[in-house]
Amino acid sequence: MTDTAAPSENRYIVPALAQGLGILSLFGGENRSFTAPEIAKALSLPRTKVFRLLQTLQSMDYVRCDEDKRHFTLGPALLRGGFEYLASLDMVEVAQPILQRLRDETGLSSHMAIRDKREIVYVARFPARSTIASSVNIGTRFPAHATIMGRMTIFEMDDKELAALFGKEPLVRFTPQTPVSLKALKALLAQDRARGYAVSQAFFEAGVSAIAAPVRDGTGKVAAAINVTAVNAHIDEQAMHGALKDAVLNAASEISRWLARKS
Amino acid sequence: MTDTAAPSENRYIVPALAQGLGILSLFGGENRSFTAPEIAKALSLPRTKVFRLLQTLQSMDYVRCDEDKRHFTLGPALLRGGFEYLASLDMVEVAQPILQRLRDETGLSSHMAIRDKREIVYVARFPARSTIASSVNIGTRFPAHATIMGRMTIFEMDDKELAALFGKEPLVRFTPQTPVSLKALKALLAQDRARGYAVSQAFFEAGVSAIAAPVRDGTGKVAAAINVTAVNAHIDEQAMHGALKDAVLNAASEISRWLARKS
DNA sequence: CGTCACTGTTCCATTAGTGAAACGACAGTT
DNA sequence: AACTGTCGTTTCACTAATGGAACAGTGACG
Repeated sequence: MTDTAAPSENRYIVPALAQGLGILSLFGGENRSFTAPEIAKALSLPRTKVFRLLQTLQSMDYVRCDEDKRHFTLGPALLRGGFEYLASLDMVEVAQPILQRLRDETGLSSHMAIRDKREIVYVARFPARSTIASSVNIGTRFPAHATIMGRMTIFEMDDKELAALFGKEPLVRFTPQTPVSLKALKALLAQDRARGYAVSQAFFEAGVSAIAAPVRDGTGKVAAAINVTAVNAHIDEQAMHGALKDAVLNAASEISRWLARKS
Repeated sequence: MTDTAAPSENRYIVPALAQGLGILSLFGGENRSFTAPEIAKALSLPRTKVFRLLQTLQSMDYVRCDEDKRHFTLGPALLRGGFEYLASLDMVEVAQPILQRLRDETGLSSHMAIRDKREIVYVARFPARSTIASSVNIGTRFPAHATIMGRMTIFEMDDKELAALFGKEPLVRFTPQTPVSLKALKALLAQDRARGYAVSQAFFEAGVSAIAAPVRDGTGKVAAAINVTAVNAHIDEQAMHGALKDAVLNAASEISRWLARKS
């Protein structure tokens, strides 16, 4: 599911570090615990090295092992990095009140996400008051090509960058509308670029509509995306491209302006 | 502030991995960005190795570098680990509704924390509705010796374990009531053990009262702690050792029972 | 405008981390 | 019980990661 740790074709890579981090990124989703041999097979590393890497990770509390001494799970040291990173993101702090206002104005759930390789990660959210709270928690990851927020984070990339990101592995289909070829994705991105925002037509999840807009940092580069989401039944096409679109775009550019002021 | 990456006296440690993770744990609090030489000095590593470690971390998006190519900040890959870890904690899922009920019953903010070395980390919380929301966010870290939740997570340790944890570095004082010697801490722990819960007398933050109780996993080992907090003015000594104590203890044992059922 | 200190990057001999083989321990199978 | 497979752990020869020295590029300072 998640991207396997790609060692990447860099000249100055420290294998031990890359492999150790590779172990950590094995965990995720349903995979909550591994044995040493399982890890060795998954990463095709020698048994003995996995043993030493695990010893190192364990001694620093990045992983823990059960009483049976065989199964390893993630450890609390990971929270150090993860939350320090969230706290370091100025944009989350800046966006918080604006997202809240967007939620209150539209009555819909508002979210903010950043891109990590081929995925987007939710970093802030305000669930709609009325309906059932959106099940999207902070930290949730979705494929970038299949979500409009994802497309917002890549819609100013040139062909070379896009090829580097999506050229290797095929684009996974989630709904009939999901773009599965680089050409189809580029067509959508061109449309997004022209509009400056995007409206979801169930590219990722059927029955869920959304409007997303890009957030730019001080240099003008797209740094994140925000959106509002609703179930299809509760929203009409007119409003999406009208007042709702304006609300999202305004919120996005307001966040961008605050970010520019910071740098 | 945060514990520097302790290589620990293990026989099978992979330095490159430990040092790379050491770089990541340099970040935190006010330290949002570092240059390569700064890192080299902080960890007393050769310039050339820091360079390669950073290249590796960067290629995997654990760190990013600014446009000036000099300053490094944390990267989005860290969210992978951090949130996968939170999601892997069954106890958070189990505790959520019980903490919410505890908050509603008592009218106070309820929290849950786990221990990471000498610190506790907040992993769940329900802020009080009435008063100003508690400023303690998920991921927040406090010293274990100076908080009653911290003491709950260590109050069944024997002398050897305590010495290993707290013997090296001195205990920092936060208020006049904070235990600053191992002896003083042990006295408090003995008291905690006798009672089975703890009441804060401003050990960490002046003006804030709290009641904490331990949560045990399937094996009976203390795995976490929960508490409720309030400002002193809003609470009287009687209630703290009476009904309030019972509510917290009941919630804690309820969570423990659910955890036992899982294993 | 040269000097100096400091940076990011590269090279290369040397050492330190590595992987295959091997050990004892355990569990399942015949 | 002996056999087979797999596990965690240890050892050791040898390969690969390492750290010092050296390079070029930057900005500071007199």
